[in-house]
Amino acid sequence: LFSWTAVIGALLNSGSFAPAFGFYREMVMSGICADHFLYPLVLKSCAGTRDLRDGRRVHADVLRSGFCWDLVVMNSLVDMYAKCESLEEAESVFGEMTERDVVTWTSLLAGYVQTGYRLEALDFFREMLTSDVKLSSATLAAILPVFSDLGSFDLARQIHGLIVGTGCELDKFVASALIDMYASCGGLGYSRLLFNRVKERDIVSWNAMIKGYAQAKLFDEMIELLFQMHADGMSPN
RNA sequence: GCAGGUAUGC
Repeated sequence: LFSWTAVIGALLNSGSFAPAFGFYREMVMSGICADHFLYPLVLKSCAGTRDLRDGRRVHADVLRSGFCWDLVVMNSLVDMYAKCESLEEAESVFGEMTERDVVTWTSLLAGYVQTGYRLEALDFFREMLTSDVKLSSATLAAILPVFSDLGSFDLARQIHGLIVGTGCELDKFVASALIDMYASCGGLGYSRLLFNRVKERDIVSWNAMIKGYAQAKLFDEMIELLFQMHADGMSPN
């Protein structure tokens, strides 16, 4: 079982979701049962391939093998259903869970956002604020694209204020989402100020800033940034 | 950085 887990984990790390699931099938056919460490990996492979049928089969396997007590396994189920755009099933698992953490909430939140249910996402985010889960940088990075879509500078200022209070403002995931949000809400200057303050810039923060200048047709600034990116040892993708 | 497992940004 350790060997199967190692192989499936390695495949997932290289993004090979379908082959990873293939190994799980072989493992099951050879009569070995998964444990609570393997199920999250298998569910991640279903989420990666967006294969709802396989995901439901694994869900049944989880129930049969009695690993519902494990929070990580349950979180992986919520994430799998959310990524497969079966939000009803994701909600149903979420609703039946007796224990939830910030990952549980963020998985479902991200599901609403990625499926385009913005209002549900905002409602759910408000619910999160009144619950006693502590928001993580992943939670914030997940909800911010909704504010990019809304395009309201006032709302952008408000959510930014909330984020400053969490201390996650300069997290690279949150920061690049904020840069994109301001660029989409008519606050490109705020994007740049934030960009300048981010220490660990990665390819995504650069792209967010470059995209902002491109959309505003500020091509001189954009080109300058491309050169600066090169000088910092990053190459455009 | 990793220490067999889950969520997040252009």
